[in-house]
Amino acid sequence: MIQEKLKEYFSVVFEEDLIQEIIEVGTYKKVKENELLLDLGDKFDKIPLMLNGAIKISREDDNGDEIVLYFLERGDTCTITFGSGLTSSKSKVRGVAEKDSEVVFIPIHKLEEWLVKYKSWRNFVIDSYNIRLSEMLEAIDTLAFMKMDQRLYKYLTDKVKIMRDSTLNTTHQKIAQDLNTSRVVVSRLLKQLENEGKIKLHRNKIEVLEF
DNA sequence: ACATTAATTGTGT
DNA sequence: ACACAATTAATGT
Repeated sequence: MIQEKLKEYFSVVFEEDLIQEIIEVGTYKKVKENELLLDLGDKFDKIPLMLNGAIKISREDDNGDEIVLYFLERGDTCTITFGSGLTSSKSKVRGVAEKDSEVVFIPIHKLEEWLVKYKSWRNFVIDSYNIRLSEMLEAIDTLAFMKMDQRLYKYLTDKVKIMRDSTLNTTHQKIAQDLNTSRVVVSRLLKQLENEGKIKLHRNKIEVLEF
């Protein structure tokens, strides 16, 4: 079962031997929506490899204000954890399942081993590091240069892509938390977007019409 | 089916 | 940002 899924998603990137090893040492886990996978200050001895679903990676400041950095999707791995994993320091981010997901955890000591052993693994890690970096830059740009209305719209469209569903089940309050703003602001801006015909509002639900 | 209550959303200041 | 009004969903009777 795990084997099939691993092959389905990774056989293009990884050689057969590596997939075999992953099957041997990795632990498969089903994660429920909203489950906390990784909290601030956690240290890890495992690295997650996403089979499907989505994980929200966010950051928190001293006041407990949270802000979303990016999402992990199928085939992604959390490369931030690499840095802190190898030096065995603490996590500076939080990871929460955005929807039901399936993940394979790999023990950290295997990662170094594979780094020299498998070319495909090396490429995978480097690639994913690059992707993560550019997502971070995008997140910075969004925070620094975009107005809240643009940020909100980007948040919605991003989420639609990740969820693969044009109707989002969420509340204004939750969005406000993710964007680190107040609910009232979100409500007003959402109303504005609705008037522009870009979205349709319901209770606990938002239909995104243009994306 | 109805009333009560809680949660979510809308609006004015 | 705050307060309050309006609307909707959830629950019990």
